[in-house]
Amino acid sequence: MTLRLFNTLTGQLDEIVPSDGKALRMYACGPTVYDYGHIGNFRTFLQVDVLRRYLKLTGMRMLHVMNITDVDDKIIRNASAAGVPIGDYTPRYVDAFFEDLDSLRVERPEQVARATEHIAQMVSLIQKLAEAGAAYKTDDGSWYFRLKAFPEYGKLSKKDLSGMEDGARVDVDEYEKDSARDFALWKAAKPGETAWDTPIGRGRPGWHIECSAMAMEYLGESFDLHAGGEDLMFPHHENEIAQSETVTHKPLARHWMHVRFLLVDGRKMSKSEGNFYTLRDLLLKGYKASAIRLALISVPYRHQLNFTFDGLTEATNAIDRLRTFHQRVTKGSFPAGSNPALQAAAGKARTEYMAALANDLNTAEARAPIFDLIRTANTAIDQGQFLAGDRDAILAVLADFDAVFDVLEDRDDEPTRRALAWAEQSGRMAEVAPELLARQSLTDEAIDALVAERTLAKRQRNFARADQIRNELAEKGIVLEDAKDGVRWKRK
RNA sequence: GCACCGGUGGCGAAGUGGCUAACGCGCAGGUCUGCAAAACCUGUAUUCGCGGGUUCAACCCCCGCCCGGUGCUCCA
Repeated sequence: MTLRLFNTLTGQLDEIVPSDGKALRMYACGPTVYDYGHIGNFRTFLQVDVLRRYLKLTGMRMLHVMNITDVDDKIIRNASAAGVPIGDYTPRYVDAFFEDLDSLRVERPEQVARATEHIAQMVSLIQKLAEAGAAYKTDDGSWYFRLKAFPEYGKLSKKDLSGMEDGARVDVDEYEKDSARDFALWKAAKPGETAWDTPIGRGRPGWHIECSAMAMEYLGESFDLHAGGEDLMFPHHENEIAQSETVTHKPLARHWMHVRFLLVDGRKMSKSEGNFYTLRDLLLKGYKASAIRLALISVPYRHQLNFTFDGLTEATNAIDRLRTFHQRVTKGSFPAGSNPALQAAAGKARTEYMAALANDLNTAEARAPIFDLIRTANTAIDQGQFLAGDRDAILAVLADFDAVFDVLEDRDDEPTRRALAWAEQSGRMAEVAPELLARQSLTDEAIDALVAERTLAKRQRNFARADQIRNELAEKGIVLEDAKDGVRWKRK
């Protein structure tokens, strides 16, 4: 089913199809690596992940490029505060970023592009802009984009800047921009700052130019889809369009997708508000990576998501239900045959699921038929009407669900252990929730041993001892389930 | 100030001009169980911020108001 996705440029739902008939060429703005990523960053990356996973599920191939901004003012500021060159400062955060993406099971783009490795392409683009009369150099050696050279400026964010002329501009000061709204393409080197010697002078790139240069390098002058957080719409994406289209006279991207910001406890997340969380903060509080993933993708990307700890608990419990059912179907043994009612229910669930996602990636709506199917199938199992031939039909629907949501398999231990190791190594153990330490204090083997002891005690009808073991485990966040075919346990 | 988005049950959150207002979580009762857990069943909004209007019919369309959020500057 063809995805209909809201296009910021046209203001309507447009179909997503590869213009070359082969792979969807997509550019998504990546991180600026000056610190650890926060959950707001990851909501955007997760929603882009939902997009690409859904498209792949429909059989589309992807050519997805993501930039890494590894030179900018904040990086220079932080690196200089740390007393190291930026080349020594950023790798740690690049690594951390990819580690966090792994924790959240965000797929890697086909191509990752670092700003510092594409200086030549940026310089070349600035030269072309200069030839076109759209770029000019100021006396300090910086280059600016002349906004007047691009009359369509504002078409993405629907801003009409025509009324915002600078008024009486006194004679052009050679040290200043022609117009207040002109933006930097290239910043002249200041003493001690990282800089490149190039044909247009010694300096470093402005922020916007990297995306134009790298997008065109890997995707061509015009490509299918450009995505990013809503804040990037203006001025970043608007500037990208201006820089690129002034040179190519072609639309940079046909389709623009913007992910809305999240709120935390109903307010904008900010360090000064005290509601600022990195992924690592949450893992150290004991929340599972899968729950964070589900919480951040369950509200459709165009809606404001209010992030709360209650919401994470909700997601944790929802995942529990999904996984319990998945295990039940996978491991259970059922009578031969197949149940037409269940087959039909599976088919209906899959159709509704795919249709919901095709409708502007409505993840909230897409969950509903999956949970409906779970209830139907659970009822059938309880009544002995779930037959062996139904297993594959149900599992196939779950597989499609998981192709996008990716929370069914319990892979939560690794991110948590990684976060703990990081906390230890960076002296943050004080931030670790005691419950988490308790939960991680027992190895799988130790738990299995206790469970075996309890099973024996139960067989001997020594329920006091059996309950004692169960309570001990419960205190450490281990929950037991006595099923017909044995005991299951899980870390809460 | 200008612009945009949203206000649906205890919480989160879909949704449509007319069918019982999805789904998840939570809570209460029941079935099952040594007791639990899991699972299932039943109940949890006669009602969709407030006031008008259009319509045979509005939560969904229009107008006004109130509240919350966001953008207009670096920001995912």
